[in-house]
Amino acid sequence: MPHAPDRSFFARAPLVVARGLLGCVVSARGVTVRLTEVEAYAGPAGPAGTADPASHAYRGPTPRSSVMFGPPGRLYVYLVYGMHWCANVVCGADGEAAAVLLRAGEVTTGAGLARERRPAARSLHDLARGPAKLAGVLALTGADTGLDLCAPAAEITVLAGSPPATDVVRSGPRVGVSAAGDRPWRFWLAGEPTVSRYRPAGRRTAGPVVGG
DNA sequence: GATCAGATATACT
DNA sequence: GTATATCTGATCC
Repeated sequence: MPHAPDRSFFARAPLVVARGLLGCVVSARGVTVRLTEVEAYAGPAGPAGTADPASHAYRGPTPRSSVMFGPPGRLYVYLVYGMHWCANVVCGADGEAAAVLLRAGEVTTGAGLARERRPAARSLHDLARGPAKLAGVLALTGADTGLDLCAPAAEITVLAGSPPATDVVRSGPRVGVSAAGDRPWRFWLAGEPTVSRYRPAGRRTAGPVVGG
């Protein structure tokens, strides 16, 4: 049984942290989720050409992304498409600005509460099948950005679960990422019904009305 | 399954 | 001022 993720766990490279998070459980506000799908985002530093253009940290710190440039083990929750919250955990060295997006998981406890938070879910497996759904069942919002998961009495915690067998860990391109979409930095557990359906970055808007 | 509408913070010009 | 966004839910096959 591996020890629970602590500061040194999150201080490692995003790809390592991402793989290590599979099978871990996240508990927040009465709901516990076992992670089945995550994605890694690299920081802007590194050899030329290796920076991650898909990361919010790519162009350096901004008011939104500044927490990524701080110490690892903290939450970065941001609003996407004007309506959905997505939760990341800052990882890598202090200042490296890498992160891991929590994409999907299986609700293991607090399913009733999770259903209240996500009435649109059509099955138990759908409760946290997707990054905004996962953030939803855990009731995470931008107000939780900066929260330290490694604090002694953290309101939100990450603990090691039963580690997945290595042969069920899969990797592939990230979802909804147009830049560097070819990097196989998405990790998931094969056979888990809670893993979100892969959808390449594609049409984002309907565009303006043409003609008339 | 495939396609489309949705609502706003954020970052860039 | 304008374009974009680490997506979801509803609807139509």
